[in-house]
Amino acid sequence: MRERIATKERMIGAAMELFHLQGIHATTVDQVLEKSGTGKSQFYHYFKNKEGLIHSVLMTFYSRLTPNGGPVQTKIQSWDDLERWFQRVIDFQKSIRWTRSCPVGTIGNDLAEDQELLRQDVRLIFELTKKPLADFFSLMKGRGELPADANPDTLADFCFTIMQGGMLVSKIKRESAPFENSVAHALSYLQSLRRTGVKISRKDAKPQRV
Amino acid sequence: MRERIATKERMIGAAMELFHLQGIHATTVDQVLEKSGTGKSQFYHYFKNKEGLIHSVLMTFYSRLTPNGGPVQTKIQSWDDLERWFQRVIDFQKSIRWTRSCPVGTIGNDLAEDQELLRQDVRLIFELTKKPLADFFSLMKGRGELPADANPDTLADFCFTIMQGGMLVSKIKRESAPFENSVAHALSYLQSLRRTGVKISRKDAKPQRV
Amino acid sequence: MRERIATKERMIGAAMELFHLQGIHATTVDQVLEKSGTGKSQFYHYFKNKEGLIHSVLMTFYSRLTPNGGPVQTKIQSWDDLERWFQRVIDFQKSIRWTRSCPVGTIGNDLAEDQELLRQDVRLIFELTKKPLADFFSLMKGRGELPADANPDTLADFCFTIMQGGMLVSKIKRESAPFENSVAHALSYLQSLRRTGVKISRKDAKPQRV
Amino acid sequence: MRERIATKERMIGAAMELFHLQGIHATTVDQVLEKSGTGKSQFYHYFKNKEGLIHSVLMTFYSRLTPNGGPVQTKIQSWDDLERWFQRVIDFQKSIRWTRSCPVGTIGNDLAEDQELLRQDVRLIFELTKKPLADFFSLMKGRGELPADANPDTLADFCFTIMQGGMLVSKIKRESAPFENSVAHALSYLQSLRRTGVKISRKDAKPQRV
DNA sequence: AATGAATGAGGATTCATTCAT
DNA sequence: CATGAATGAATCCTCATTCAT
Repeated sequence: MRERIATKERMIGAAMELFHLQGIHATTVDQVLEKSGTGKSQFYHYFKNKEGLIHSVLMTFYSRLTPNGGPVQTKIQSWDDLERWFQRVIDFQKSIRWTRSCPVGTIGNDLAEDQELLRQDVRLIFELTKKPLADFFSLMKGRGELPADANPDTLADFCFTIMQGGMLVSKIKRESAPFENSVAHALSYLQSLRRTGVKISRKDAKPQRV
Repeated sequence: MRERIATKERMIGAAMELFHLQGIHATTVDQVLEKSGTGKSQFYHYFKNKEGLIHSVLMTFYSRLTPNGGPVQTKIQSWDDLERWFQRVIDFQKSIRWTRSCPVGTIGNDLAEDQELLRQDVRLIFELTKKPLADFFSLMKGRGELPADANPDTLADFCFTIMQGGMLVSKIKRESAPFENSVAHALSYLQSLRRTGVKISRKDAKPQRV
Repeated sequence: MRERIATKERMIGAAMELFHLQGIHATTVDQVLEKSGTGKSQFYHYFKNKEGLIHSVLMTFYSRLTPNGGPVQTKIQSWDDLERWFQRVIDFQKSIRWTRSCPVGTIGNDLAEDQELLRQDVRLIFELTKKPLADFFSLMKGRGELPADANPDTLADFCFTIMQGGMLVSKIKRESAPFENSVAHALSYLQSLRRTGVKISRKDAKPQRV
Repeated sequence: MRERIATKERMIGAAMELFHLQGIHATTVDQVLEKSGTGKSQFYHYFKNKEGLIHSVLMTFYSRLTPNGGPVQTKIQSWDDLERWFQRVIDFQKSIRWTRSCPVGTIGNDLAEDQELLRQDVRLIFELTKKPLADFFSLMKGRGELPADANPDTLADFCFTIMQGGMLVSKIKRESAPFENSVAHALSYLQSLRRTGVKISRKDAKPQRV
């Protein structure tokens, strides 16, 4: 029984890496099977089809981000934590020579128009990833370290966007600089909100939900 | 003669749209032919292979960004221009209901490890896209509207990253908010550099080339 | 299980015939599949690609020539055996109305400059085919039926060359005569080398038009 | 006018080389056009189709062998000439590192069952090639240097077969030895038939490994 | 559950040949 | 005669998925 589970996990793990590296279109079922050392039809025993595998991969990411989910979950509790949140990604990308972007964003970007269920999965993960950021900004706001009119959610969007864009650009450019420069400015901005107490009038910043 | 050229252009145009919408992997040569209304083997008359088509598509983007290249070229000469630069993209994405991300970034993201030539194409286009931004920040610095230690290049990286990340995230989420929020903060930051004259010490911001 | 193996063997058998008849270039994968009654992609389940099939075909020839390999293996132990070695080929070609040449030589002749692995396969088979000839001449030399300075290997080359040339020419001419005439002279020569002093009168060798 | 002819000749010349090197199947019309520097439809102006080109190529070989036809025609008038006839081919193959076999035999070997007209062309050329050999043996027989019952035609077949077989085998093996060994034995045999009583000692014939 | 053979649609590419100018 | 764009059938190969054991 334990081995069976391991089989499925092995396939998911292999797919995770391959999707991350190549995207879902360029990754074939056979590649996943070969990498995981499983036989051809084991696949269709555990997954309805390739989409099912993608779903499982996304669910694995999801569960890791969930409280008690796994080692990746994050809690940002200080400005240093925030910086580390960015730095960790930069360091990871550097370690793999900028060959990959965000594993989840990569999948999301590859989805076709009609794969709404999988897109929903990705959205969920994005939200979960954003949450520690929003929580942090809320916390800071509560503590008075951010102005009363600061919007934690839009600040989280800002950070998350920098992150996704930074990973994408550095993957394509195969260098850290654009990512690091962007993060530096982002942190500089966030710090400026903290230190200087610069008010963002709604007129200037108008970050808002549509 | 003119029609012949049109055939190739028609294929490139069709591919441009399809690549933008579906990515290069999900787009088949047949789809390009059908959309462009060309016969099967005309394709290989004009392009060496699918990669050749991608290259031609990228070169078309490139030439449009080049001075005298076409309608897309941009010159950012005021803070309002900068805001419009962002806004134009937001509006475009809104008009297509966030079904696509950056056409060039989409291609770049899909490239395999060994497609270094195409990646080089994408890099070139990225640089050309960044240039008006860097030029603008240089101009502002020259005018004293930005601090003397402001780095136009890293500021351009910052804007470009927001742009790429914003387009990616809004495509996946199928909504504008994250993109608009991020842009709002980015503009707020840039304005803050201008209005308040807040110095970014090298230590805090440390944007730098690797 | 047995049927599965049969599938691969069926494909190899079909390819063997088609290659022999048409050469490797004129034989398409589809023809092989149709003749063997196999589905389209079974082919790539069993063979890496068309070259893989050619390799398998050659290896099948190889194994048949190998001791315990199959029915084709030959042992030449007398001058009569030698004559039969030639005659068997002549009879075979006659039976198929000179529509084919040597199955292995045909493949070898079609190989492109860069197909060195396959050429190596063919060389191996050529060596294996030559071996019984060289062994025979060695044996005769040992028995004193050939002069002490006779070179068994070059004599084997001589026979093998006649064989290949004869098959080629008779295939092109669609008649036996040139082949038979050449073999008659070859045998005449070899007999003349015999030390028993048994002369082969011109009457015995009788090379003649059919 | 002169240029027009040159155009056709250029195509034939290019095809000749390519057919020799790759065979007719592996040679595409486009390759011929590229090598000859001619435009696409010039081809169909001068030749009915690819078969027409092959025919023209063969006719070119033919005319070269014809009296007054060109530089290749041969006249064998002495035993030394005969040896040179063989040696010239060996030297040629050596010069091209055994990458090709007989240009005409290569074409003939590639012909499909239904290309009887082309096969007839090849047969014609074979006959024309054999003729100097048969003529020579006739001459020798007339001079009394060959026995009265010697058959010049079958002796020519013997030489021609050795030639074709030798070229084929040396092309596949990428070495001269088998060809040279075979020719040495053939010459040894022919000399042994001489009535001058001049025996060729094994030393003279020296079939040997390279 | 496990194995891997079988299916068949589809995808990239080639190539002889025709057609319009 | 010359140019090269257009055609479409064929060819090699891939891949998600199903089936038999």
